[in-house]
Amino acid sequence: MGASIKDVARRAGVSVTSVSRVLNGEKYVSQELLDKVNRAIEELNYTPSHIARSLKMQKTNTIGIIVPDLTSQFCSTILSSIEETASAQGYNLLVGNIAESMEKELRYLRVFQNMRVDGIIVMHQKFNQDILEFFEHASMPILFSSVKGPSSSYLSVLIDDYQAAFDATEHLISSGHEKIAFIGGDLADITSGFSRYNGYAEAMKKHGIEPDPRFVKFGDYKLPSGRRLMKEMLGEDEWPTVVFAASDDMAVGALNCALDHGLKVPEDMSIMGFDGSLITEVVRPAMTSMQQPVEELGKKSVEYMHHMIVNPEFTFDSDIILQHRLVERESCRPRLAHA
Amino acid sequence: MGASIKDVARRAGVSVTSVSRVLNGEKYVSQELLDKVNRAIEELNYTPSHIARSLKMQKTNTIGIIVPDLTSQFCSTILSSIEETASAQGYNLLVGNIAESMEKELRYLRVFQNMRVDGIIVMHQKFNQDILEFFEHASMPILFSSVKGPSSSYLSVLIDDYQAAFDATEHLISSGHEKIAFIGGDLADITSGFSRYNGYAEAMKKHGIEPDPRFVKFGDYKLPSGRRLMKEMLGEDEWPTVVFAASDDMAVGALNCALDHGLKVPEDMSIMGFDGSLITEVVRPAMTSMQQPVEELGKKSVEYMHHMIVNPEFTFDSDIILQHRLVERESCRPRLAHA
DNA sequence: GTGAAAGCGCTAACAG
DNA sequence: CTGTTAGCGCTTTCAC
Repeated sequence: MGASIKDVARRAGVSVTSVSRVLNGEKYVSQELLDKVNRAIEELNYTPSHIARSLKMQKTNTIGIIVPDLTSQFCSTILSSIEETASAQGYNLLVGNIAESMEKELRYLRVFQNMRVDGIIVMHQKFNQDILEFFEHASMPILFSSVKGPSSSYLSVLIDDYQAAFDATEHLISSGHEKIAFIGGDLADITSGFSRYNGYAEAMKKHGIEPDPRFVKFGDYKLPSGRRLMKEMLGEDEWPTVVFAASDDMAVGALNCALDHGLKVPEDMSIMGFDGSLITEVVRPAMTSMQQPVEELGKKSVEYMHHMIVNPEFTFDSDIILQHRLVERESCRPRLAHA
Repeated sequence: MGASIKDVARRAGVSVTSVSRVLNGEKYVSQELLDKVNRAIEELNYTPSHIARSLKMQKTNTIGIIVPDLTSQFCSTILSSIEETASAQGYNLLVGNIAESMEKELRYLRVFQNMRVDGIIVMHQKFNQDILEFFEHASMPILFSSVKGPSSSYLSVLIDDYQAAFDATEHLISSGHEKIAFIGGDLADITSGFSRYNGYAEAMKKHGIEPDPRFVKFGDYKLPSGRRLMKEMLGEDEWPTVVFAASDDMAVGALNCALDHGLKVPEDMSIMGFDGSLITEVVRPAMTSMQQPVEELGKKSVEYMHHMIVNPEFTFDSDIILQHRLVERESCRPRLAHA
């Protein structure tokens, strides 16, 4: 349909080589040739085919990205940040939203492979055998962003989730709380499920506090599960003084539930979230949260990915750990020692 | 680097044609040949090159999509819905987040053109001359989703924004409000700026109510602008009884501001949003909003896009208008006639 | 400075 | 049923 480099060459009365040369801004071309070619390009409304070029160069300038759930604010924010640096580095983004389905994840991985993307960024953390095998055999670099990869042979860019949850819990303890509830994710998720729970549990242990099993529950990171789990807790005859959730969405769900039950937050109960997504600033009371450096997460992910693409020999001996930061807002309040 | 179809052919001791045939699941292949080829594929860990195939077929099975702002919940939800149907139809998504920059939009459009995507879905509504020219000369179908395209030669899938805003305003009026404030978007945006404002204005006019200029303001659809504009209003010596915002984010910003000023919503003032994104269910009080059928918007957009791709002759004589729906929650309350 | 020609990995006549 | 071959649109030696 559209004009090809051949058409341009013919029209300009030069060889395709020359056209290619001006297309790629090479030096040794005469002004005259340059003008002729540019005129022909203009007249034919020609645009070079990235496809043909990719085939020849064995390079697509495209990064595939596996997103667990586009509707999650945390994911879309990080995606936005990834897009920003990727675009600045000249990469295009092929996105696969897998809606928590490993089948779909595998399908997208295969598509990315077929598409010969230059690299794959994975934001998902639950793998099955097929997926692991794919990673194993993949012919392009794979990097895990905001989650831990399945082994140390893959580079991960993320925070120390264990430490972050530990710090958060310890903060709560040091401000006088003891009855600290925990709403976690799936323990099969190393990063946001297991590590965060573990951080909570170890901090409790360190301070000699036995977590009350009635107040340790697990959801799916999404808002409704926070609401549901909070409701269960409020059904008990005793309540925690603070609820620490492993995602902001669950924390907000818990908050909504508490509010709808007529509780005052933080007067009657404190709530703390995890991730630091936008929603924490939007709800009232604004949500205290253990914040991930989303911008940096996206930026570093793409930078390292680029590095791995350009330099296939690149080896690393540790993950890239970014700093977490507790952002205190209104949903948490110290518990008075004598209360 | 990886094996090519030639390698497979050699290994299996057959011709490349035969390999191509089993790859594409054609009928007339003997069981024996099929087995040989499959074994070779397995052994070489071969995956077909989508690139080469695209070049040959002049079809990429890829749709490019221009997103105004990934961090907006409305956008990412619609993107998610688009992804879902696209993936079901066998299309992959190349996403360009343009962060409200027309320059970046143009860059992405050109990239999409070079990449020879099969079609482009645009969710942005502000165009300059270069962009319009691009649309004009583009060699692939272009469809506008949730916004109105620049002319009737492009297909748009969207709600009737004018009517929706009109209905919303009339609903407010019929429940006793007269001092109805309006927080709009940029009037240069036909769809969500101008049309919604116009719907508001016409409904007021129809009922003989003169909008108070102090209570008609324009922001950028984002939360902070709603907050800021609400603050300005609260600085006046008289207040509206209800604020109607042209986006949920601005409505929530207004809500936050009102709450932070000690107002009770909806007792002291009602607030209504537009879009019906998730956030409306999350804030307290939950936000009444004029809802767009997001799922359907995404689904229909891809379906029509597919149709246009498959059938280049496809013509249409009108846009695809989907139904809006007012979802009443707690942030709005009728105004008593005698108050 | 410029051009001819080979080839990236695949599909599709066409021939057998 | 199976194989030969000519491109798809580009880059890149290697000559001139």
